[in-house]
Amino acid sequence: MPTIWARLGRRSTRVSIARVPRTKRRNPRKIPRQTRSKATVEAILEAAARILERDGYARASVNRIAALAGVSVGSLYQYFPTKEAVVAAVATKLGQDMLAVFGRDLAELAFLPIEQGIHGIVAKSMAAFRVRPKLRRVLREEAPELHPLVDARDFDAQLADVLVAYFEYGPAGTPNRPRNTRLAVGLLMTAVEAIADTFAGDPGVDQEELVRETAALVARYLRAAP
Amino acid sequence: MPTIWARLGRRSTRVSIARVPRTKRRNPRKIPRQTRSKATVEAILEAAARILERDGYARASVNRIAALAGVSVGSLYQYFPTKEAVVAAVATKLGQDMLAVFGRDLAELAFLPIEQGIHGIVAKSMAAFRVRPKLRRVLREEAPELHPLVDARDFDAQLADVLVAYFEYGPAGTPNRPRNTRLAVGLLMTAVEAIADTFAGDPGVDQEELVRETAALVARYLRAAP
Amino acid sequence: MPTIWARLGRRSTRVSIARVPRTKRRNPRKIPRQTRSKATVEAILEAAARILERDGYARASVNRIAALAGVSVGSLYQYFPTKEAVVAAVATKLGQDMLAVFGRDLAELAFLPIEQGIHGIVAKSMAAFRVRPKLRRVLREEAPELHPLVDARDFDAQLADVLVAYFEYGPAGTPNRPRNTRLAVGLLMTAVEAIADTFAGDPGVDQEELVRETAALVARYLRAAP
Amino acid sequence: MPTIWARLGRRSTRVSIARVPRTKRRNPRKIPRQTRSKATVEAILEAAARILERDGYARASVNRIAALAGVSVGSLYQYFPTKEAVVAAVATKLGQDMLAVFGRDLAELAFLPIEQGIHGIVAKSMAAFRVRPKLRRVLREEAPELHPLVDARDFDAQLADVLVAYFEYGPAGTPNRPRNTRLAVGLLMTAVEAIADTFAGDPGVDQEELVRETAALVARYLRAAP
DNA sequence: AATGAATGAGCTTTCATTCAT
DNA sequence: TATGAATGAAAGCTCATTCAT
Repeated sequence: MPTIWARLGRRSTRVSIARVPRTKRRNPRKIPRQTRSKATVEAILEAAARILERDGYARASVNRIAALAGVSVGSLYQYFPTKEAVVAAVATKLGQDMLAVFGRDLAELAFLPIEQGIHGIVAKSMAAFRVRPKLRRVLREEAPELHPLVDARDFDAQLADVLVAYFEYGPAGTPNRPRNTRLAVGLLMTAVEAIADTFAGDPGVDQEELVRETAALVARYLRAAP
Repeated sequence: MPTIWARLGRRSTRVSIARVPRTKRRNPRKIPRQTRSKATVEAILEAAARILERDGYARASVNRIAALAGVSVGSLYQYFPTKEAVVAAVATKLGQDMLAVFGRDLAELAFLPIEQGIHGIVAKSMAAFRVRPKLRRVLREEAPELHPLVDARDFDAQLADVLVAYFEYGPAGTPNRPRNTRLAVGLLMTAVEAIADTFAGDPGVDQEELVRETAALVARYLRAAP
Repeated sequence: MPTIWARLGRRSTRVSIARVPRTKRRNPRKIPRQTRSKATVEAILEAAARILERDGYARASVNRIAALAGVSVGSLYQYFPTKEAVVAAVATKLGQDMLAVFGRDLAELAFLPIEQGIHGIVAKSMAAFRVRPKLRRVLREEAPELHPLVDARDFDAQLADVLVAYFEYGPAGTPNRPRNTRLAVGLLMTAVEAIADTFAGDPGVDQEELVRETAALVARYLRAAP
Repeated sequence: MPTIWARLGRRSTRVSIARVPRTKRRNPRKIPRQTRSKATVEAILEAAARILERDGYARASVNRIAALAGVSVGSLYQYFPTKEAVVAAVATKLGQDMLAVFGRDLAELAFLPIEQGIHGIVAKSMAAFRVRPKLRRVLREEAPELHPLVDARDFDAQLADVLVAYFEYGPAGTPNRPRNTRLAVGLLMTAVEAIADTFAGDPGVDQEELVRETAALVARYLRAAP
């Protein structure tokens, strides 16, 4: 499942294992503690994000990133050991930003009837996918192995939990539990992510209707689950 | 809908219309007639495909492609004016291969009841997406503009027609027509492509069950459409 | 004196000595005797001339020349051992063409009064320099050592003879002989060539006036020579 | 009048006006402030000049220039965006050097009688043309479009003004004004440049006599002008 | 700590020349 | 003889990375 959303979820289902760098170091050389350092790092990440959006991975040069960030290459290399590390950090930050959007008030959904809960989750997904979509596309393409991403609890697991809870302890009228929960959740997440990726933010599409129909796709599948 | 699947569809419709190149030539410099030439071209395409799969677009160098193909760079450039053109040819070939798989006995589905028809289309999609999935992923990301393909009628539209026919003239028990047909078809195609892209060929997934559940996703959405 | 005109003249003052090629052969591999061969060679030379005019020396490729001539590279290399040899042959031909224009009815000038003789020579020079000026410029730049040029009698010598004859045996009113004949002739030839090169064929310049004034430049210099 | 001399003239007039680059950048990427940078740039320019002299434009490769300068290609490209830009800088520097020679004590000539003034200008021209003649020849041929130089008033025009002043307000014995001043000045400048180009510095030619005769050519043409 | 000049391997592309057919 | 596919050195240019200042 090579999409960002899926990765956001999947990856950390188990404990986040420290990655042994294969060829190149991928972790920041130093963790910036001082304020100035922090500002520098943030400037670099923002510059890198913009250049990635504008030029794509291949044409995003470290020198240009440094220049746009207003620092020298040397400084950049004091915080990031390689270009790859910069991109990885950008990806991590994007993941966090998306999660922040997705997770805001997520808990409230847990107490809604299933239909509304589904609608809420789909709506939040769409919202998360409206965060820097160009950047996400570039990262997905070019840097597929760069995703240590999130340390947060696995999204798959979270969502699965929610669904399982619905299936098992939900009120009357809760849909039937799918036979193969894992597959069902996988299908739905993949589908919703792809739909969000393709249509979220598309000005030619009524966004309310998009959410409604996508939620319908999910709900109907679950309701009939046998 | 800029997905591979959709593109595949468009492609299939009719005669390829001659395109005037915009900036760079994207068509083979010379059409190889002789046996030796043909073999060279095929070797180049296969080598390019493998290197793209292995290294991704940005890291796939023309010299390495030529070397793996067992020819000199010069030869490569006798058949393809740019690196882009090589990749475009690889993409075209992949599209043809996928279409060949997808289109085999497709017509037979037209006379089946809708449920079985949906099942058949989903099954064929999965089969098509099992053709060089890594290559497809690389091409989708890096080379979305490499698909000048066709101006002919859309696969979307074609499929929509089929569905509409089903909705309106189908036998009793035919699902209701969705309100916004275009959006519905878009959602379904996107979802199915993503699911196929993610799970087709995954040894950890029961492929029969995958097809069954995906078809269910589609069918249930349509059945309850109104 | 690196200009074409001067070279046309100078070079062959003494017997035309067979040049020993330094690094590369520069003489045709075979002298074409048969009609078809002759036609092929001519086609190649004309194609080369056009491509040189259009693209300059550096961008004039042997393959393009052969293509425009309607022959294969292989054939081209049967008549010319190197690209340089082709260009040399083009230069030779251009020299001959210019000489043909220059030399037409040249003898008639010998019996005119000096003023009219000078005018005639200047006029003929201008005419010669209107032959493929773009080609001449390209050749002068790029191929300065390529000029075996003409086998004809030295133009310097010819002109010097004429002038000397005027000075020594001319009618009354003939200008005085310059002290340093060799330098004087050199100055005049250089000046006239440069003027012709710069202004001949320039639509912004009245060509009759150009000839008149240039002839005046020459005549006045000679008249006051002592 | 696209000769070097004329261009030199235009150049000299005034302040260099900032140009918007058309297709390719032709100005140094960064103005070197530090000593090391300056030395690098100078080394590159000198190396480029020598290689241009030795090999001509087409055969002068950027890598060879860098190697001879003792720097890496990368360094070269830090100061010059293209090969063209390097050559343009070489040309500019040559122009400055020639102007420095030409302009030294030029003003003093203004108060001399015309004959001596002409002699002085011719002498200075010859001197200027003795600066790197081979380099100049290469640049004239290959790089005529490398001279965006200045839009300021023309050297032609300046010289014409001087001559006109002489003709109209000069002392008794001043030569007559030519009918077509512009053409006359054009002829003379072209002639003098070509003569200087051909004979200046030639060890087989008495340089004093050369200047004397060239000045005579000019003076006699002007004196008899009407 | 910060700078940015310097490096050089590597990229895409061209083209004179050869030689099997 | 004629062909044109194949060759591969060499070109202009980029960019991740280092290190003297």
